[in-house]
Amino acid sequence: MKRITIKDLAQQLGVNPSTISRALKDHPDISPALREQVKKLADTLHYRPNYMAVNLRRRSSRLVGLVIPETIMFFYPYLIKGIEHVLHRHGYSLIMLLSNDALEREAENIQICFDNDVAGLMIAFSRETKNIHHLELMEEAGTPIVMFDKVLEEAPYDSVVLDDFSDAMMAVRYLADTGCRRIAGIFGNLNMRITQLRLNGFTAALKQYGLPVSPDYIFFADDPAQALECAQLAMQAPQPPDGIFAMTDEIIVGALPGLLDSGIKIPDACSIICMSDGILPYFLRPQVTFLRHDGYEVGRMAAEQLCALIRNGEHLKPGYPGKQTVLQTQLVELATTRKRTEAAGR
Amino acid sequence: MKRITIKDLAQQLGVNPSTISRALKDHPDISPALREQVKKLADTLHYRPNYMAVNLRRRSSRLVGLVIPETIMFFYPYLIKGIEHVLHRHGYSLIMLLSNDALEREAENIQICFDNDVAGLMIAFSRETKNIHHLELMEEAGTPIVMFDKVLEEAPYDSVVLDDFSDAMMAVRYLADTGCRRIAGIFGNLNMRITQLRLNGFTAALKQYGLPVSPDYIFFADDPAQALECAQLAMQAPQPPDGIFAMTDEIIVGALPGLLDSGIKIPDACSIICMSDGILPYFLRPQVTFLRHDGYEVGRMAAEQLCALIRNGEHLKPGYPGKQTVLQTQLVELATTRKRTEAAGR
DNA sequence: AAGGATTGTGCAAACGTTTGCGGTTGGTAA
DNA sequence: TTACCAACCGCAAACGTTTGCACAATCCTT
Repeated sequence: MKRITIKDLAQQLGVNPSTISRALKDHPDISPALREQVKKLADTLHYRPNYMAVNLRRRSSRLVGLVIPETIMFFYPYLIKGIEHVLHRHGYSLIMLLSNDALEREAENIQICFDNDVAGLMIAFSRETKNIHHLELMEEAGTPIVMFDKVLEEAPYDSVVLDDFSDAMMAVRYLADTGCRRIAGIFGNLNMRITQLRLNGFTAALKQYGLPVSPDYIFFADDPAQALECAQLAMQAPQPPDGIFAMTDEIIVGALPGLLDSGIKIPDACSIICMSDGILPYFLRPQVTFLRHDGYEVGRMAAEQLCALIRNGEHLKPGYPGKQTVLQTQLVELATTRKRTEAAGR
Repeated sequence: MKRITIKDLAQQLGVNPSTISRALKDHPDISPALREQVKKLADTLHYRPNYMAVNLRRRSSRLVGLVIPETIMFFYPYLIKGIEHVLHRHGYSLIMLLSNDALEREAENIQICFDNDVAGLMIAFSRETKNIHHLELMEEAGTPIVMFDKVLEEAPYDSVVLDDFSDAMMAVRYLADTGCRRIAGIFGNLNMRITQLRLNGFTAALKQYGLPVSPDYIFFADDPAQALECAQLAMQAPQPPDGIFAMTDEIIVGALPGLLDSGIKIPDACSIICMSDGILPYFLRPQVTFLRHDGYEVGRMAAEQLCALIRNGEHLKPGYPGKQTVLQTQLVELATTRKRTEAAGR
């Protein structure tokens, strides 16, 4: 069945295609009577504008490019959902490209976005990405860009990130307020930016509370298995910690069995808090309190900002610095996590 | 900076745009010499074809629509990854639409795919979807469709699904082979198709092994909390089961703590097996053996089939019945899951 | 009643590609 | 020489929309 076009409508009503076009978008030049007539016919014939033709004229589509390194970490599925939700409300659709943490693939994906005349680009950079040369074509095209999660500080784009430094501080504060005095931290690979930020927040908070900052209480683990060892090691110390901060889902997954194996009573002998990208803590036993990094919220905000840029074109001003948004983390306190010995701190 | 077009190339070389177009796609009418010249110039000027113009002519884009109910269940992130991987290899990009398990939204999304002239459609139906009326426009457009995961049996499209019936059987067989004789099953809501299929597989296997099929050993739970109760209930029976089959991630998450609370030794006193959509079992303690539903594989296969259809147009033949693909499940046996009392069955 | 402003519509070009057809070369065979 | 054929390339229309401009008809001025 032939798709019905503006020309068809024009022919049926005996008017010019341009008139149909204008009528459909409530152009004041067209008389209200004709306008109604056109719309009614368009409706009954199920007319749908041909996006390709529109895009060709407009040099811009109703698509938004999303370039991320992964889909499978807990964070991203929520992120996608948040983005899709907002975009759909604004009449945009999402084209999803995966970079697999490879710069080359990322550049390729950006090229694809360019080729599809996306109205905007959302990107979380790959591990290999150190600069924004491969974004040049987007800039030249005047396409607004927003970064999130994995961002490049120096890039002059809008960004939505989480505050790893203060989040780690918040975690320590929670433990301290619960009465913990010897707080250990298990961190990921120190090469990662988030590790450094969280570590800094961790030690800063300890200092603020006048608690000891000892290398004996700071561990690094690249995976759950190593985290398990760290936990055991920590508990074998002459003065085992009475509070533990686990930096990520991966860490807590490994550390928790390690603690259980050590026969430590949780949370009576040792409080635990971790940072999580999703729902994993809900599934752990014993349950632990955690700071939830809400991917949905990040996606929502980032998409909202992108839509704003598309609308107002602020990013086109020369020297536009990009607007940073830092998201607050939410503390989720599950039933069995708080130490019985009541808060002594503060 | 102005985007460079075929016309620009034509002007620079003093030839007609049509010649450029042909040269670029190795049309035999164009002399090899000119062909090379054109390509070199295109390269140095970074010429990129305008997709919108191409699509307008071709009435088809290099986009594939993906319509799914959710992103956050374990299954989908892997699925997306698998799809994206294959599609990228074939030169297609993914446009992602979420239906949130709502029929209306699903129809809307299909409309969007239509409007974007997608080359193909991949869909997992919403819970509300009972028929395929809203896919009519796709059919009329001759767009190939493949369903996966949540499919409609009667729809004449290609499909990729998992075999819930035999998977459940496989699970029971595993338990029986491990020496279990009183096998209980905890299932989800009986209204769901997969519940019925898995339940049928479960009982069929029990019969096959000559094991008792008793309502006392069959439980239904809508969420983890109910699963926990079921587990406790099962273990309080005069003859508690020595093997338990948990139908889903949700079930096992609830059931496992319930079993631990009952003081049952796992796996010595009771073996456990579950079906999982992802990586959750890796995070559970004690670890359980599970049948892994590999979303990546489903996505990969589905995308591969779609690409095949796009290429060969088989779906256009009147009466094309659709090609069903049933994926085998993979048994993942983690360290601590097998009952010590060695296999007696078979 | 004539002039000007206003309102409503049509014309045609343009966006960048693709493609059927026709036309121009040069060469070969009759 | 003429006729024909192959090899190369240009012309122009088409895909469906949008939009600046021209134009006709109607209205309100004075």
